[in-house]
Amino acid sequence: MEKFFALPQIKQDTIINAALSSFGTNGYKKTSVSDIAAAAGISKAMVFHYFGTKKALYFYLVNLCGSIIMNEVNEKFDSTVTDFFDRIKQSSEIEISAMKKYPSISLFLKSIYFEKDEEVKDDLRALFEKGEDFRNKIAFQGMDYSKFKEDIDLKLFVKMLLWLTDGYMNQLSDKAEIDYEIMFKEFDKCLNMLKNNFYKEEYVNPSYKSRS
Amino acid sequence: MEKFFALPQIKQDTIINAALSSFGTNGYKKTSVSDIAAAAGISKAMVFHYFGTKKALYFYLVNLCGSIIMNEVNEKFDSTVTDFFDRIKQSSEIEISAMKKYPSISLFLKSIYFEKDEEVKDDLRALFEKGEDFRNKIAFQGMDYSKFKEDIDLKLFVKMLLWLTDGYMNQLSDKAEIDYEIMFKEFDKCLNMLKNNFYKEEYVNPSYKSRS
DNA sequence: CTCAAATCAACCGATTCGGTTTATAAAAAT
DNA sequence: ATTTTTATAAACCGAATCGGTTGATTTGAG
Repeated sequence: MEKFFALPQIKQDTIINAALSSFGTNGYKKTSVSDIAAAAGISKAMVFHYFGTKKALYFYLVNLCGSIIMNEVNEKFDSTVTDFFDRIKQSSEIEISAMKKYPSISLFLKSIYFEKDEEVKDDLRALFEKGEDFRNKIAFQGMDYSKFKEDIDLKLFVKMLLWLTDGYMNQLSDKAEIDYEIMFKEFDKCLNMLKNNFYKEEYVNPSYKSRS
Repeated sequence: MEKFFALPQIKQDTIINAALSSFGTNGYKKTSVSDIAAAAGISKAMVFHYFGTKKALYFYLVNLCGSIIMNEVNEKFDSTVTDFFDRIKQSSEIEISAMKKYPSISLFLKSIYFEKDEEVKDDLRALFEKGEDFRNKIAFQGMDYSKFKEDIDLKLFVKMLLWLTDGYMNQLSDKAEIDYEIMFKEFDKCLNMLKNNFYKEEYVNPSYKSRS
């Protein structure tokens, strides 16, 4: 794989994006090396020249995405933030900045989570276990729920936010060309709207009440 | 296709579900007739025996789903309902009852909307145009937005609900075995929670304020 | 028992698969 | 200037799979 790393970064990224998107949409088995080569604008032979086998490419991507997310979390995640919505914003920011580099990273990560092909399933499971407690760090624990209005069903609210973020991230994945800043601002406004209507009045941003 | 219709309904449904799920997850080109046959527990030859060609099967499914949704809408849609949340509940009910019959129908409909294969793309586009004004009937028009609190950004709220329902429907599609009633009740509770916090106080269900 | 319909395993030629070899042309090294 | 190396893609490999067919077997009704 030294051959691949010797490429200029921009070409590496082109190939990585092509592969992430192909594997992400069609899974391991149904993605052919020709698909990836075509999407990257190179010949199939080059893919083998760079990565040796389809499987090697696949797991290179898996590990790459793993470390990208890990770095992003280490850099942006702040466990001292206990506000529910701020924590969600953090997670969203983490995902957005990962997608700025590799737009299909979410699609790909979701796909490996559901991957069922025998040739890669077991190795994937092994990697998942390794990252399990890592994920728990950014989950909804140690969080301050006391700011919510008394009558809110918190379990239901969390479930709703899971649906919401999933739908939001889905829309990010679908679009070919996205202005991430605009999308993120919209999501941010959405979280603020929820906060302003589900938090006790003493916790909502005072400037909100005088909004248009 | 008389051969297919001569089958007992339960076997027809098994095959339809297998095909909807296969096409829905892998698209037209990447879905092989063997995939569908295996998922349906029959031999590949039978699929050809019943449908003649892969393409014929595909468009049988497209039209079937179209008429299922159309029937469901004609039966359940009530344009006199102007309450925003009640209208959403209606749409959700329509989709749920379609999924009760064919669990992968949402997945499939979504997939044909993004289908890009040359062999089927054009015929699909032609069908989409036909159903365009039909879809507008259940869209968010002629609806009563006056019950919302004055300070709510309605455009943003609608966008949020789009994300929410997308995420919700996604979860429905993922699961293998689902209790639709439970899922729907949860979504319904979620909508009520939103209503109670985004509608002016005089419009929220009085019983809500004394909830646990 | 008969006969036709239902069903599937085996098969067809064509295509595509993962992967290799070869041809070519530019770049680097001599 | 000439050799050598490197980057690249086209052409190719055997194996697998594709959409689709066929022949043989099973099944079920008369």
